[in-house]
Amino acid sequence: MSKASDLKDAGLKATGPRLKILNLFETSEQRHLSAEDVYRLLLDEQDDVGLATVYRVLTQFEQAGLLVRHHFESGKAVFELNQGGHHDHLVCVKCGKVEEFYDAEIEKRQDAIAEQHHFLIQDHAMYLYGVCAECQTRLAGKLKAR
Amino acid sequence: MSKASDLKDAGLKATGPRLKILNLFETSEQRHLSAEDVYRLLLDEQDDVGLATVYRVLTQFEQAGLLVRHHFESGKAVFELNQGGHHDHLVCVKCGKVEEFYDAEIEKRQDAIAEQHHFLIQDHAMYLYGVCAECQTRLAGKLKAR
DNA sequence: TTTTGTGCAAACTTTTTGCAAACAG
DNA sequence: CTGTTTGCAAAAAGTTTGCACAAAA
Repeated sequence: MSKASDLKDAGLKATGPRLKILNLFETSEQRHLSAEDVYRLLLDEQDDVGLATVYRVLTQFEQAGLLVRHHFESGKAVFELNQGGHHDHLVCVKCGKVEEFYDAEIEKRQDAIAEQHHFLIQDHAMYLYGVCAECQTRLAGKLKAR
Repeated sequence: MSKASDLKDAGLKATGPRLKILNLFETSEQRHLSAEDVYRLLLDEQDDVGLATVYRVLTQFEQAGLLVRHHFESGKAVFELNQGGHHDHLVCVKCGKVEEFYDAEIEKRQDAIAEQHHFLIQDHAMYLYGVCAECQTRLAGKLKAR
């Protein structure tokens, strides 16, 4: 029942939709899910939850600190489980794959810069957009084919 | 006529709307403008350009490399003039103010990380979200006032 | 029972698209 | 003149909200 108490700690009742959504993030292959992704995955496993509820729950979870919201370049928000350890993201602009990394030196420099600018930092959000190894080879193949 | 030739170099005809929009970015106080911002600013100076045209032109300019598109956390895209020199952004989550910075050490680490992950990097996009100095004092005042 | 949460449909915001008229080269 | 570009209105896409009903404590 750790999930139910996670929710109670956040001041949220342990309802069906909330438990299902939390469970999804804990068990899904992909760490990064959009509202639409969550909605579809739940439909697939016959757990019908309204799309509006998905949006509401995701926002509540973000406010409760259970999830972190990101705005990659796609125009839609994606969420991932907040497991404490901060990290940054490498995002493939071709296939959408996300790889995570952490670099202490970068974090240190970020803090120094925020201080210089008198910014009270809330989110060290770094996204490196590029083309992943797989897409590079795939695209190279396509070029040669012409 | 440098603007007109900038456009021609990009394979775009030098039309009224395009020249006005490019000019706006070159003369505006704020470096970072959303489509809506551009639309309103042009209306203010009696230069009527349809909103759809603003969107189309901004996208064309981005593809031509004249502008850079960012997705801050606001849900709307903002654009800035591409002046070659790469930099990162400190974004105030309270007032939306954007400050720019550049840190060679961070760039170096980013390149190293991209290489480790076999990513072909396209955009070193770093956004530090926080609260700017002004908003910190403003919010502190508000708290005391209660 | 009383508060809180859910589903649905409708509204809203940002961005895109189809098409006829206007414009640049 | 001929292909591009524009403006408008309509449509998409993502997200939020109002409200009656359902579920949790």
